Amino acid sequence: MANVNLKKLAGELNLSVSTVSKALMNSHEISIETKERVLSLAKKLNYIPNPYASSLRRKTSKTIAVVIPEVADSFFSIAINGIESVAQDKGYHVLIYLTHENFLKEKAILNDFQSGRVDGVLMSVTSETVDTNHIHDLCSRGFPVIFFDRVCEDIETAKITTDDFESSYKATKHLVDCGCRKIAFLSFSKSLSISNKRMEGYKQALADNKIKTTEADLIFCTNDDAYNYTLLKNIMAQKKHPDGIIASVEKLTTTVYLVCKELKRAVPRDVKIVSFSNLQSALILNPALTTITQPAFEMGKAAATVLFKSLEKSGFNLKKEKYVIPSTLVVRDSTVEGNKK
Amino acid sequence: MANVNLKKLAGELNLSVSTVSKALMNSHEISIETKERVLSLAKKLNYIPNPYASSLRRKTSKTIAVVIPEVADSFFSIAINGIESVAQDKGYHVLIYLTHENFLKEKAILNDFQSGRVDGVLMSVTSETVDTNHIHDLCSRGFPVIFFDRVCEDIETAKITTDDFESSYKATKHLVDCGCRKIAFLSFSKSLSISNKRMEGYKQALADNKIKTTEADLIFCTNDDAYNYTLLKNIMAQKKHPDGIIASVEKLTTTVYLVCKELKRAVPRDVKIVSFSNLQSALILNPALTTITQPAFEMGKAAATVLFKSLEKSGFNLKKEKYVIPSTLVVRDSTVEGNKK
DNA sequence: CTGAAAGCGCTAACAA
DNA sequence: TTGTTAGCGCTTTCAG
Repeated sequence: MANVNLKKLAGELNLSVSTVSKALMNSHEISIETKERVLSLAKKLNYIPNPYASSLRRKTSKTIAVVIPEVADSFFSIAINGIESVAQDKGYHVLIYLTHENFLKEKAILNDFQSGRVDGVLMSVTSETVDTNHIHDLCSRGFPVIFFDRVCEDIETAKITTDDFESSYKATKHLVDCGCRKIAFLSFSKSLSISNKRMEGYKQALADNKIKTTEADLIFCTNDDAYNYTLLKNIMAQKKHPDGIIASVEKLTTTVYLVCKELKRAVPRDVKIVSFSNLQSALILNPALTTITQPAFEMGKAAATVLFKSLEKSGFNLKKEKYVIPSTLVVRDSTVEGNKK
Repeated sequence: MANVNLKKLAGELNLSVSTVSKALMNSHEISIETKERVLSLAKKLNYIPNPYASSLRRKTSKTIAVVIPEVADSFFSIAINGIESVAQDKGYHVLIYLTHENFLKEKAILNDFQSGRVDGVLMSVTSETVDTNHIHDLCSRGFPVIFFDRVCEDIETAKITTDDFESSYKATKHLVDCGCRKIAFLSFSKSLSISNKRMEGYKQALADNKIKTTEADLIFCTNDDAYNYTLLKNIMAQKKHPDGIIASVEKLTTTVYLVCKELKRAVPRDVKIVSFSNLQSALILNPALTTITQPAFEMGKAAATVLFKSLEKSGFNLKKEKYVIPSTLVVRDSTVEGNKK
């Protein structure tokens, strides 16, 4: 592909390859005039360095990896924007890998990083990830791993999260304040730390308000929309159905709404709904959805920023880098009828 | 990073580097036993080849690039899933680049591809792209460029699109059939071929139904939501406001809904709305949104598939690869009151 | 069937 | 200030 290389430039200029190389790196060893000659010819011939030769030599790739479960979810989409914006700024390239919530895929992907393909990774683990050896391996080799959103508690490294416990507490409290006394919590995974924190926030809020929690109010959904639909329908069809629902995962919102519609459960009168969601369309839903909005862009940006810091300073200690960026409860019609905004 | 390399393996096995290399590539030149010895040691030591050394030598990178305007849009998110699924299958890596609708960024990104960093690119151009020299340059060097969704008409290469003209025609016809006589068309760009095709479909449908088009019914929005909001508000505030709206871009939907809400224009009674959108939440909007749903996943998959075909067969002619995957009009409440589903 | 050697394009000691 | 040289780790002739 690339036709013009250092050798060619050197030939045309009657200089050595190394001189040209140094000139292009703006080394102080090289005279101004030589630099100018080199630069101008390089521009004229549209010289573009071969990144692989350079990576091979330098042992760094100017490339980072983003490993996430899915991208068809507004959180990760927005997070990617945050990541990419700082990567582009720093002149880094971004490889993207989707695990589709598959642990083995995650493992294979991370394993490949031992090759030196990337200088670091930003990741959100799959919902299946309990064994964390594959991540531990990387970390122990000094390879920078930054978790964002879905972290592994047992691995000591940089973590960018949102205040999952607190925001879930706040959401639950909000439902209680709105008069709910039987609040269901929709979850997706029993192992994900993020799910558990949200669940804990929910439980704590109920406890603090002297509301009894039943195990039956914890509803575990799956990746299968049809299954979730039936599950929720059965629950909402009961006489004593929940009067409040917290969907701890964005994609469950649609199902909840559809079930309520089918069963003619009026929202917010019969049941009030809050969702962890970054959907821009939340406010034009029927009814407008009360959300806990995560700082997706900021989290992506923060994760990338931490990574680049550690890449720039060799002694940088990732273990101390913990950022908790708060989510926002945005109250809309799905919990408070005729709510402004 | 990578500590164990060919040399190390060769040393341990008392073989030459080249023999080990061939064994790992499963060359027929190597005896079965040697292959087994090599393979087993490689596995034992967790040998992972250095991709950059290999790329440098082979002049291919097993990496492709995806260049798109944005990712916080359901179309591109889903398309990425399609692309990634086939790339992972083929053992390729995916670099992602966002142009943010910025032509100069697009140009810089593509220019870098002359370095051999990637073996091919799947792209959707920015809305600013009129000068196409940067793309032409790549193509003329035999570098595989595949367009999807937002294509450049003047460049002869593989193109994966949806039936923009026809689906827009269908949508417009649908509005006419619902009784609309003054239909506004919301567009985003005057230069994008995809926008123009959609606009042509709209115009043709109106013409075929003997409805006069006014230039005033073509509404050009921008990236600035606040601007779009005021623009639409002014239009919808008029006595003779449109009784039908086609949003040719997903992100305009929210604005349209909000304006109608604020002005108390009842949907679909006062005004009917259709949107080009892949939002999963369309059916729980207020009211449920009639959409033209693009085959985002399929388009991404098709684009990647074509690229890999051309990468696998050297004589493959990209110019002949044109795929048009149809979109679907899904009628919901925003055009037909009390519509099922 | 195996090995020696050259070289992909670049960087970085070290010399001059 | 510039040039010489030796690799980075891998693939690929070409010899043995």
